[in-house]
Amino acid sequence: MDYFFAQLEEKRRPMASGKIIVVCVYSGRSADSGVVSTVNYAGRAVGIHSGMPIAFAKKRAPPADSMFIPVDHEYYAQVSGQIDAIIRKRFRKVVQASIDEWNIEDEGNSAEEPAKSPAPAGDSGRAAEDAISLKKAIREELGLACSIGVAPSLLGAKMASSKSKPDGLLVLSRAEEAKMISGSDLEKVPGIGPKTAQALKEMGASKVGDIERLDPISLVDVFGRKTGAWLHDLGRGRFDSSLGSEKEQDEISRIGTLKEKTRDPYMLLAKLDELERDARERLMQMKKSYRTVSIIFVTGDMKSHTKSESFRNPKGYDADIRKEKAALVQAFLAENPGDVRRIGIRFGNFMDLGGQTTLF
DNA sequence: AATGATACTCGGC
DNA sequence: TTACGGCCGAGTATCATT
Repeated sequence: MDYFFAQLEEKRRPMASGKIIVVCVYSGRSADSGVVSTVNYAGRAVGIHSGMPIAFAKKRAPPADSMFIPVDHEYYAQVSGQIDAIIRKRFRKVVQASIDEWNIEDEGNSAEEPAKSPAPAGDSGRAAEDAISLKKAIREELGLACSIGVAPSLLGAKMASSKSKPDGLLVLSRAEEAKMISGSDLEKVPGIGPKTAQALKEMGASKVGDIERLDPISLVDVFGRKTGAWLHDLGRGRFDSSLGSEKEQDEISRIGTLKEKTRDPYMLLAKLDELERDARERLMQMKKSYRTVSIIFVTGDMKSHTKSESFRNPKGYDADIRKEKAALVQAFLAENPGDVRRIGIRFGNFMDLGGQTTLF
């Protein structure tokens, strides 16, 4: 979806038409503290982008022409579900990749006609038609704009979609896909962020194709076995073309910003309780029990730290872990001198609840 | 020494 | 001049067990 959160806010507020829409995560520390989640294209045109401090964005947006709106995740998730339903009505192999992104394998088999034999691989004509029709359905049923990339591999399709934004469609042949990827800037590849791009530049690559000339041993040395091998393959034009499968979530966390920096254990534990209630609700919905609990601390210098403990037996959403939490907070404070700015809790190492739980 | 579990950091989105 | 969220999984270091 294009600028998803901002597009939805734009759409449900008639007043917003033509304005800069900035969807914000307010931290509550002070009136404007927090960061930009998503911004529409009018805002991008004046240099506002995701992750930017709200105060910074305000300097670039004339008040009369802009709206700063707090995120409403629940609403976005609801619309996301509607989009998901539209997509699954038309395709069999679908993986929802995030709240606003779907990966589809289009073999030429739509859900209504599963008996039809698959189109030959590389039948991009058929896929292009299916993409146009999907865009139209999302536009007509929900009034929303999206962009679709069609290519032989998932990576190529993702990048084609990004390139075609907004409200775009880009269809690539195998040769076009290879050319686009090898000539692409490093940070445009999903999975390569600023850190990885910077490190690759220091090793002498500026485009994806340049990675081919880097020594695989150094790649593994700098990025580790898995990422190093992935980069090496990427540089040589080899990348996974399959869709993969939907994977289960294996952690649930909630983190929040404290009104004021502190190292008072009571303040920290009070904030933790609030976050924990939310996280536990989620555990209950998802019918998960956990074996590991972690406390996340972000200190004044924005560095993050964690303390965690695993239990021998899984705990349900209603288990009492006050003692463990207090001990983890205590242990952190004993090791770290500074103030805590943000704190969070994370449950992981899940086991499904329900079904057989009684053997031991 | 090999294998598995746990604790923790990094960094992508 | 500064300003700064909330997730999650991947990856690695370290510890425990065999």
